[in-house]
Amino acid sequence: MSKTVVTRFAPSPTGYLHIGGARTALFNWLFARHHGGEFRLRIEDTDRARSNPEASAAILRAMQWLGLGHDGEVVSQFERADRHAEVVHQMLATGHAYKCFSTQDEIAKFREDARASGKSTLFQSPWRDTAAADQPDAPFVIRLKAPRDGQTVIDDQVQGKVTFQNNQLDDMICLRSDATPTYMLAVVVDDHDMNVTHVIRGDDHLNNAARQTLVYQAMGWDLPVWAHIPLIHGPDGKKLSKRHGALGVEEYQAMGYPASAMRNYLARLGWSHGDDEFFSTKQAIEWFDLAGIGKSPSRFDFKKLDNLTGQHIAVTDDRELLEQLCEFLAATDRSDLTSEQKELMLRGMYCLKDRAKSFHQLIDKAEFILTTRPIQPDEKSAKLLDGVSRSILKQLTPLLQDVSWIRNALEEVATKVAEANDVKFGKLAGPLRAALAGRTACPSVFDMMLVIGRDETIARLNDAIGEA
RNA sequence: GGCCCGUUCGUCUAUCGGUUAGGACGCCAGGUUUUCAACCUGGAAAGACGAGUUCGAUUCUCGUACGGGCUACCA
Repeated sequence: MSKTVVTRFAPSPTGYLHIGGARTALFNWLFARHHGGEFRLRIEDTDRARSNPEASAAILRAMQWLGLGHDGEVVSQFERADRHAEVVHQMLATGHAYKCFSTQDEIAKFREDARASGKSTLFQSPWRDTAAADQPDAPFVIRLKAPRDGQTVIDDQVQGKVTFQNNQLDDMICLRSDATPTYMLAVVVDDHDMNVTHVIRGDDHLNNAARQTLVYQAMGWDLPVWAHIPLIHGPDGKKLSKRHGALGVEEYQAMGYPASAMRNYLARLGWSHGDDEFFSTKQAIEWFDLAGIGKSPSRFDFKKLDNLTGQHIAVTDDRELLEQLCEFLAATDRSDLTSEQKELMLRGMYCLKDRAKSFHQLIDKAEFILTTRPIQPDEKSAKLLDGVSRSILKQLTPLLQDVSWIRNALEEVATKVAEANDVKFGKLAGPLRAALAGRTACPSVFDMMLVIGRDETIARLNDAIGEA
């Protein structure tokens, strides 16, 4: 009988959730869901100076938008400080840790000298083997008493077996001189206590995994399965950092990308399932595995996200899409649609959704629905409404009164009018578009007529004809 | 500096010793067209470099170059 799979996402609340963190969260979520396990969320807020509650809230909001629901309570690492200290004292008692009285200044000076003379900057505390009786009455930190020889092997699901010589690993600090636990120690205790079975995180933690392994061993705890995924780089190949083009997840939401497309794109960034590019979240859950994760870092590409977004919008159910659109409007502080507008949007969704690569574009295409008479044509459209075309529209308008309001019939009438004036239909479509939408980017003229209905169509045409 | 990781078309990637190195986005050309799109057809485009192992290397090993990460009483 195998244990239930438990994964976790453990962001530090020092800023918004950026795209790399979002992908890490997604992978953990996907893996847990695939195995019917649990996906836990832990806020790593042990650094009080840099943590702030707004950041936690923003991360939670971003996760919710992405649809990455977590199981159980959100764990605050800071609140578990007592348990962390308890573990450290246990290690102290069993001889796996010791008190170190070296001051930060001493250590800094040591490193400075070591670097200057080209020697290893690895600090080896002189207090490692000092008997309790010989210890001074001074501030101290508690360090892990790590083995000095032998090696530590990380059996990583993505990176393979990675070997570290133990003499390259320092005696990491577990408890600071103010008696607060360090992150390095806290992760291990928390992951163990939360029964985390699989640690999927950025490969910037690969080195840490070795040192953390030493803590697991000191405590006699089972090791989790490691999977260190490569980082996402910026368009220029450099590390994606907050001051370097890394956008918060909420900004992608504001740019009008639907969460389903984000999940698809992010999953595809660094993970693959054969040649599959466009897939649903359900399929991603079905397919996700650690073996499909690549070893090299990848770059973020908006063009591909746009393309995927277009496909997701096109296949989303009309009602669901309208709901997402309204959420988008709310998230970007725009006024909600009226119920009449929603009604019309629903009616017109079929001709709007297969040509939009963001919610912004969707709204743009829907301008003919959202606007009200009299239509103010933009410059390009206004030019199309010259005397000649107005006279053609004048002939068309009365005919619309009695024609049956279906596409074929409308096309027939329009074609007839065009022929009577000895012009191609294209010549008529421009002015018609100008009268109905006031702009060039919009759906087919017949689709627009069908969506807004006979009365509104005729009214808009009369407006256009009447204008001087 | 030390330790660790990586390197297939511009980008995301497939390939798990034998392929004309495949797909997707983007790009270019043509077609369709009722604007913007969408759509259809075609095209250009890649194994960083050098050795070794092998009948045969993109694939395995080593070296070099380049890129990245870690090297805190940060996470």
